[in-house]
Amino acid sequence: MDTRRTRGSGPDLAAVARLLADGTRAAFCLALLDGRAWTATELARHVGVAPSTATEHLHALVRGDLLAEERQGRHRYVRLAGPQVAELIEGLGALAPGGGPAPRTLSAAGRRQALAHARTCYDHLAGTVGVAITDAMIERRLLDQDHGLALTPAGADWLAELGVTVPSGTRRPSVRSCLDWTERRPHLAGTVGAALCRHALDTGWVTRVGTTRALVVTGSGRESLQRHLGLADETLVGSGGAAAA
Amino acid sequence: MDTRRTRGSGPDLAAVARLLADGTRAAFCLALLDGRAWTATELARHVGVAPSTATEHLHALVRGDLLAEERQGRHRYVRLAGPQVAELIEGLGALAPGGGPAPRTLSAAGRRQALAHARTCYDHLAGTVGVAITDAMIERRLLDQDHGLALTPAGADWLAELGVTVPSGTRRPSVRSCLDWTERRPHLAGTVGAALCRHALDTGWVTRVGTTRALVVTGSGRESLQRHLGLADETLVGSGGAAAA
DNA sequence: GGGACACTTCGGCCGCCGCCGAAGCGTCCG
DNA sequence: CGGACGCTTCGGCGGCGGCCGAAGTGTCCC
Repeated sequence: MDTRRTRGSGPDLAAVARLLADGTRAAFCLALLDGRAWTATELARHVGVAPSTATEHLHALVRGDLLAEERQGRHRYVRLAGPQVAELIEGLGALAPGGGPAPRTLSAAGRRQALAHARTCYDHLAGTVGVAITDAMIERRLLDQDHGLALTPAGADWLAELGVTVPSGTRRPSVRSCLDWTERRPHLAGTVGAALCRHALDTGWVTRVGTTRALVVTGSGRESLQRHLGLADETLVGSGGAAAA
Repeated sequence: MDTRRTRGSGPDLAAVARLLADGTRAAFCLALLDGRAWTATELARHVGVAPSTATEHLHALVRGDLLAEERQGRHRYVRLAGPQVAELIEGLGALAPGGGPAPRTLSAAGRRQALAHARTCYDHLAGTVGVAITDAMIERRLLDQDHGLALTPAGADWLAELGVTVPSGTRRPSVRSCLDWTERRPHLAGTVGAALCRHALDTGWVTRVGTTRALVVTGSGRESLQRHLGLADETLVGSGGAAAA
């Protein structure tokens, strides 16, 4: 744990990594991957630590620019500081062990199943459904993956027809592949993935389950995804009941 | 430091992050970002710890799949386990504080200057020269950045003319933007960046400085980069002498 | 075979950091 | 205005983990 001596040149990797090196802080970040703002107590209860402990951790994460905070009355809302942070966390998750099976408790298993089916991953869609959408887009030549993922001209047209507008001129990649830690397969991220997710929520293709990151595909969503991408109903319907909040 | 209780679902972010959360291990990884294999003692001397300490750290990093090792005789060579790891480290570096100025010692300043001018960043080119190449490619419409970076058809032709072959069909993005921690600006990474870097080394456009990641542009390199990309001589010649190994 | 050298294992020391509970603000609401 | 509630600060405890040096193992080379 040596930060005293600054080791020559270069950025202080360890400082950032140390923020994520704690189970509690990592759990906070994982929860915040849903892209929304949580209050301090919500997070504390979510991971099972005392409020005082949560406060300290959140302080550290905010100081380290991983989280942004916003104070409203007696609440303190925190969210991920930006897409860069979300990508970092996903990148870490992709290399991490234990993304695989083996949940401990029954309720954890249910939660896991709901998440595995469909969820938001920061600002885009993930889980079985997210991967299925990505696969279908590739199959229909809306996306191209000769090396790396890219939007084809047909894909751009398709998005326009849906009425999905993708912000342009940003630094952020339009199409990025994000490794799914339940499916262990890549799904669509980047500005296109974000725009598509927003569209899906706005038009009611999917809705959130309680306060979690989990999503369910609505009736109209099933119909639309069937029509636009030819997705089968089986993949769109979660195999279990919705789980505890 | 709580790994006992597995916090619900999801990958164990903290396990990976903890590997990079130590100054010594982080320094190892930063050094290995040159994409080459180092021996254990080289690394130990590089960051100033006892060999026994280095051994333990390397063990942890290998066990955690961040490094790959290869044993040759009485040497143990380690290198980054893959591009994913390199990207993770770069991503961490981009968010880290202190990537900016303020070197402590004189020799560190010289080393820093050499690195700032031109260096390898895992398997592609970085530093002033790397950024200049990227900028020139964008200006000449070989790369397009309406949102995110992409190779244009003209860019593909240009590479073919140079005799640069880019491996296809990999998962890795062909073009990726990598944030430069000296320039604080993006430069070309991904399979195209790697292929171009390999070409530059193979054809002698650039050569390594001693055993560091630093590079110098050779005479023929200057001539080629001038002809193919219109780069000015000033940007290609380092402003300081080559520094200590 | 013997000596140099790269690496490893082990034991012991020390400091950091995460945890909690108690107590202290500030905000909201009746 | 008082009580509930969200958040914060502080002190104290405990354990993890990084550091080193000394001693051991394997490899190379003379």
